[in-house]
Amino acid sequence: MDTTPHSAAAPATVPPRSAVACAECDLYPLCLPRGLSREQQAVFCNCIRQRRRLGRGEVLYHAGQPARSIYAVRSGTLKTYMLSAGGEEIVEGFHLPGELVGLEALAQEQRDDFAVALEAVEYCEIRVGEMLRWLPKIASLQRDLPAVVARRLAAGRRQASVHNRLEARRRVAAFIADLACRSARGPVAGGELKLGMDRRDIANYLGMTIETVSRSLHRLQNEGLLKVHGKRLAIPDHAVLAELAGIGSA
Amino acid sequence: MDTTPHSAAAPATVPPRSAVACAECDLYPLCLPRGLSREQQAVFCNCIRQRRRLGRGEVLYHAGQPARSIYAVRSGTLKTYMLSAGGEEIVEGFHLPGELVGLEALAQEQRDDFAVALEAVEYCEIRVGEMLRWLPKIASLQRDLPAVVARRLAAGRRQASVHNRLEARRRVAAFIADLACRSARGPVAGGELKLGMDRRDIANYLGMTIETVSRSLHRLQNEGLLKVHGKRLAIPDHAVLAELAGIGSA
DNA sequence: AGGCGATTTTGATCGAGGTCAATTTACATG
DNA sequence: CATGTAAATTGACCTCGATCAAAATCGCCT
Repeated sequence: MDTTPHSAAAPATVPPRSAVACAECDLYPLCLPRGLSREQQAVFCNCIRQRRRLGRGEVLYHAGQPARSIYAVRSGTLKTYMLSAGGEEIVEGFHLPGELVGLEALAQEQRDDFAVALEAVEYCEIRVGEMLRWLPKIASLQRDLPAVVARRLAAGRRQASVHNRLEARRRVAAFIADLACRSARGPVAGGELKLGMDRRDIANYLGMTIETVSRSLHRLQNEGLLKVHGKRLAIPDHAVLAELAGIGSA
Repeated sequence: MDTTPHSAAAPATVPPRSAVACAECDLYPLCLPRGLSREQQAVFCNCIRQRRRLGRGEVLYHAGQPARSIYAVRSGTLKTYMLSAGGEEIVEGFHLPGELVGLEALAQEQRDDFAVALEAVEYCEIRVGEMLRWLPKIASLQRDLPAVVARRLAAGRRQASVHNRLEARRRVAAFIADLACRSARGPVAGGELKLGMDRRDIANYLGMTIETVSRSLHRLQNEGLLKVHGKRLAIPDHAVLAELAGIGSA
């Protein structure tokens, strides 16, 4: 049942199995800026707090709190959301292992959103202040930091353009396909996918109601594109699902 | 009628009136990194091509083209859009004086979207390659560059969360209010606003049809929130409009 | 195992907005 | 000034998804 890639017999200094290896993390260029001497690496690590943990439902940060860090998910799932004027949750996104959360800390003094763990989460924390202090010393970081943020920006655009103007069923399909791609480092063979979030979260993310989410999943199942058992999904053919969502080959 | 701040008696070397002063530009921290000696400024300007122009309908860049520059609008309006699988325009945004376009160049080799001028446009071009070469020399730029990108990221999030889950009329109201805030450096006294884009562009931006845009504008006019004369709008009370859009005081 | 609360599913109804179509307005051109 | 074309408005109709309500299922706790 262990789906972790190449995890056997890690040296003692390297953190144990589970979670995502640093090399596969979005944060890689930040955590381990290239061209760093061994001593530099050691010092740079001062601005990283590794292997912190959250239990299900625990908050990583909340609106109003000073925004001093960027976080990298190593295992588990985070949800970030804002509150609308009416107090409704507007889910910004779900954040899987290898992904970054809280990049706004680079631009804002205070958080304007919330981040909570949907399940047990392991993460690294990078304190922005410290990192910025190191910036003048590390040329690769100077280039990678803007690039990382810009990549999120581009991804966000694509995402947003899809979310609007897609009929509910396709929107759900796109969501599942996207999630499958991002989790477990690409679509898993069997197509097994365990959702960390409940229907309400999905609805608040996609901008529709839980009923419509449920019905959409049901329809996708009837069409043979999906097997739904609560939060446990199976994706027979990932390509077909992606194509329905318009992420296919044109 | 001259609303440009502190513009009197500029030295001969400074570009003339019209357009946005550098100090009000999003790009300010990039164009004129702080703590630069006069000579450094001169050299840094090598990566900036100033005061370029586009006529109405001309393209700044298009998908597939190498992404080597970031652009700052100085006057006029740019539209950026992607093409959906079906060949439909998906408008990402409208870009007014003082705003940046094409930040994705920091992360991607190629453009995946299009940028065209909706009217005569004056802009500056920053060649990313050159800028990155200067990065190690300019500490302030090292900090400002990620911050600028992150600010856009945060703004995009807020935007997206509003765009979904708002009824058509409010969505249009939000669009107009936003545009009014951004243009002419904040809501102008009389509330006069000249739209650079046509109804189709607005529809493709907001994810609805031109008919619904038209009807929404009409309704907003009936309710006294707007005066519509083609592309010429008048906003009697900007606060009321913003409140309807949910950007009000809670 | 049993039972309770929360989540999810399913059903019935209604309305906002999409679609199709016709009309009017704006604008460029001879 | 007339005219032709594209943009914008207006109207009629219909569909998809929201809403309200009820039933079923899951997960958790003792």
